[in-house]
Amino acid sequence: MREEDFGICPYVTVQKLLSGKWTLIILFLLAKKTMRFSELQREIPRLTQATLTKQLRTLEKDGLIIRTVYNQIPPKVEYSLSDMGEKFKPVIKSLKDWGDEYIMFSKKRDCTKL
Amino acid sequence: MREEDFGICPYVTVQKLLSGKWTLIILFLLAKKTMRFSELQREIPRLTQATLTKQLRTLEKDGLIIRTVYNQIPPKVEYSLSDMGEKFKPVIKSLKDWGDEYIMFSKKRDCTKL
DNA sequence: CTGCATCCAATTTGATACTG
DNA sequence: CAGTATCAAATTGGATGCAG
Repeated sequence: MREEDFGICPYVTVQKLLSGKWTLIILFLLAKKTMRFSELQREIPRLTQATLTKQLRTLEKDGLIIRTVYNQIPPKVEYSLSDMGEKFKPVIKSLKDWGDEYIMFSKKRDCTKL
Repeated sequence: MREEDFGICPYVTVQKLLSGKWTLIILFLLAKKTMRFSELQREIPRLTQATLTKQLRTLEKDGLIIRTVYNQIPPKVEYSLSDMGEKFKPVIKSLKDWGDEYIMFSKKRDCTKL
């Protein structure tokens, strides 16, 4: 891998896109259905408002999700996957399958859990 | 998603395992072939020795790679994928495919590059 | 309901020098 | 060759308070 490859290396790109601590979970939830801000908050209780907002802005800027604002009182905002986000669905699936395998594998290794 | 799900959620698990800035590239390189420390360094010139060491230690601790030490002078250490690392190969493939699509997509969006 | 601004803490990475 | 140790820099996430 040469210096000039970094701008076009898919692994570097993916690493940057998915680097957020909650990125994967947010994409996974939105892959199931379009959700409002408050729904996402309820689904991920350990994530604060401020942080959720930041991560959603990043995902929007990166073109992975769509933010739809309904001009009404009280405000309503919906988040959904963009086209690129939709194309991410198979990746989510393979990540989940591997993650599940890893969890089983870890439990086998970690005898304190048996 | 409830509080107690976090310990067994595959997405949280995967996020933690892949959170290192160079993790994906290292796994990708080792998926192609077993490599020595210095080879990895050459392949990723922007990564310093100290950081490479840390990331390799983390990957080893997480059970994704195997570190083999040859007791000789000068020292020789080889890194290769573990069984779990081998199982990660299809994920690497799907991440790469999506990353490549994303790069093409971005170039279409970013008119300054045309 | 949604979310911004600010400040702070924690974590991660990088630079540099040194070693068996 | 393959590290370790130390310190600085950068990035990130979290807490809190305020607002349209």
